[in-house]
This record gives sequence, C-alpha cells and structure tokens, in this order.
Amino acid sequence: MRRLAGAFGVTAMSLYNHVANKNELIDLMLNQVAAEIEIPSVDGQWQEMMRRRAHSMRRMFLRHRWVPPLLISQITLGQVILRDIDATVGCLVTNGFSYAEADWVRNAIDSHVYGYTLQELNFPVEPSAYRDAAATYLPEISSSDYPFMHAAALQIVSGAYDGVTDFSFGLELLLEGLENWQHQTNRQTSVPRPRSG
Amino acid sequence: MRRLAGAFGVTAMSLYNHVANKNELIDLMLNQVAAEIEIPSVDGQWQEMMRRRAHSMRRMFLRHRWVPPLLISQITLGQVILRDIDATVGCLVTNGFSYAEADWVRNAIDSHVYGYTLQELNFPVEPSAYRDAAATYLPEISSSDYPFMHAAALQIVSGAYDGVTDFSFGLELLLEGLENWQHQTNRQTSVPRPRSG
DNA sequence: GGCGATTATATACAGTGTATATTTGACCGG
DNA sequence: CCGGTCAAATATACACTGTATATAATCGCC
Repeated sequence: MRRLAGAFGVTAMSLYNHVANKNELIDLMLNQVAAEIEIPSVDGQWQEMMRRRAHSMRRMFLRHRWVPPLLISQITLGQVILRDIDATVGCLVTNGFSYAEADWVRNAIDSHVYGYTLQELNFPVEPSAYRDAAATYLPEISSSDYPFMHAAALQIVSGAYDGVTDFSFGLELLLEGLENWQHQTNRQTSVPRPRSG
Repeated sequence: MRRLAGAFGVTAMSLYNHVANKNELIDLMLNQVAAEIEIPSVDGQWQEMMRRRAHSMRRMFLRHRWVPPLLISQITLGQVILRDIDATVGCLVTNGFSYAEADWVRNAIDSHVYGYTLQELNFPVEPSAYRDAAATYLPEISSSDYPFMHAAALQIVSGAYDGVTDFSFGLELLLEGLENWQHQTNRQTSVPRPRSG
C-alpha cells in the first residue's frame, strides 16, 4: 500500500479514501484485467469460443503475472467477471448443454487454465534454460533412485525433447472429449464415469 | 513462526536451529504430505494408476487445505515429490508414451488437480449452502444483464441442479481423450491440435 | 470569503520473518 | 566433581506489513 501510494506521490493512508481496504483494491484490479478475456458469444462454434476464451485468459495471466495467485485466493464477482461467466454459460447452453453441464464444462476448462498457468508461472527456470538446467542437475537425479526422471533429463540434455509442455495439449483433450460426449445420443451411459471422492 | 514455536513451548528464534528459514520449513512440510499421494506402479493399467493418483492427491489437498496455495507458490523438489514424478512418468513410458508425451500427460492431469482443487477450496460457500446462497443473491443477478447466470441461479434455487461440480468430470475427459489418442495408430495426425500461444 | 465535504497526513499498533548477540543446558574427559 | 565444548533456546532489535484513529489541508459551492 505504501509503495502504491508512493507511486502516486501520496501517503499510504490516503488510498483508504478511495478504497475500503487492500482486498477491495485487489478485487477492482482483478475486474479490470478480466476485461482482457475474450468472452464467448451465443452464436458460433462453442468449441472455438471456449478455445479462444481459454487462450486469451492464459495470455492475460502471462501479461499480468500477479493475477493467478490473487485470483485463486480471492473470489469477489465484479461485473466484468460476472459477464464473462454469463457469456460462457450462455454459449454452452445455447449449444445444447444443460445448465448443470455448462457449469461442469466451464469449471473443467477453468481448472485447466488456472492449474496450467500457475505451474507455468511458478516454474523456477525459463524454457530457454531447460537444457542447461537439466545438464546441471542431472548428477543429482540418481539413475538408480529415479530411473525415469534420469532418462527424461537425458532426453532434454540430448535435445530429443525440449522440455516444453503445451497448454493446448490438455485443452484440446478436454474440448475433443466434450465434442464426442455431446455427439452421442444416449448421454446417460456415455457420461464420463463419475467417481465418488 | 512465533505461533508454531509457541505450540512447542519455545520462542520463534529457536526454530532456526533446525531450519534455515520459513521456506525450508514449508518445503519439508510439503514433502511430508506428498507421501500421502498414491504413486503409480510401472505395471497395471495406466489410466487407473493416473486416476488413483489424481484422486489421492485431491483428497490430500482437502485434508491439508494449506497445501495447494503453498505448492503453487513454491516448488522445491524433495525426495518424496521426486519419487512421485518418477513413478508417474515411469508408469506412462512403460505403457507406450514417449518421455515428452509422459511429461505432457502428467502436466495436464496435475493442472486439472491443482486448478480444480484451488477453485474448490477458494469457493466462499459450502455446497450445503448453495441453494440458500443462490436464493439470497438472485435479486442481485439482473436477468437482463446476466440472463444465463440468472437462469442458472433459478435452477439451483428450484433444486433442478445442486450446483456441485464433479472433480471426475474433467479428469475422465482427459483420461478418455488420452486413451483414444493412444489407440490410434497414426499419432502424427491424431495429436490434439497444438496451437501457438 | 467562508462552510462543508472530500481528500491527505501524522502517528501509532499489532503482526510478520529473521539478523545478531547472549545465555542456558547437556554431555564428557580429567 | 570440575571446567570446557557445543548445540539449543533466548533476548533484543529491525524493517516491513495493513490499517485504526485523529488531525490537517484542500476543493467546490453559495
């Protein structure tokens, strides 16, 4: 708060004339950047809409690296975020999903976007340094204790694998799975098997 | 640190005789609870192994709610976590995946587990209170501004949908997608379409 | 120009992690 | 039993959080 106030040339306490507390400030910031998410429209291919939303969300997260940690530790639905959810659910229900299904789909996609990006942002070494890092830490990955990790590290050192994971890999698995699911007439038996717990 | 030390009946600073700093302490704690994850074996059905690992991971997260926020803000691979990764990659590569593919698969599944559980833990109202919450906030969700969210809230109020999302929904989509993918002989063209960005 | 409301400030407090220096206490060879 | 050694516990202090409270400055308006 002091640092932010300093950037405005004022003291920390004067911020509290415009904002109730730090939490409210963060909510306002989150709603601001949420506007950068590409919201789906009710017409058009839902797969492509979901795809564009997910990618734009991830790009936003990468642009504003402070967002994901705050987003998962704080949910206060401002207008912008509400509009995004409304548009997403709307796109899905107008394409044949029930409201419950739309909720599950949105939740599954968001889980991937959040989880993937958090891992990505948290990873301590940049992709360009993967190979050097693998070479450096290879001696510490005992080939007897961790044979597969050792082999994986060797692949990265040798250049057989660049070590870069793909955001689209999981996203497309989800989208294709949803498409298959939707195309089956008897959904009751083709629902992804739910498991308790 | 003072609180933890107090629980031991000592002062905060004495902890620093056993631990370099708070970060190291957290790493030790994370590695401790990581032992509760069911690690895959190299034999057996990989889908079932991945499924059990994912579910046990989520259950561990729910048991120790402090874990997910720390796990995504800090990665220091202790022995237990290394063993989990090694076993997971090992199970996949011995079932026909390349090392690169195994990395993508593990990453996709972990993304779902992290993202889903973080959303779940962060959600401010308990499932048992969804219906009441929907009824309470319904007036604030304008049916003209947010028609679909309004309709969704009505479904929860009426009991047509209980509002509970399913961890397995996204997980099974991923696992089925992977199975389909693996069963296709010509993988080159059946790879989930990668997209840049 | 003065009044009322908005905005800025000064000061203070309870927290946080931890650096530094000092004291305690347990063990051990003589 | 005695002193020496060394790990473990403590005391104190510092910089840094967010923010409660009380006071002062500033602005718009009649």
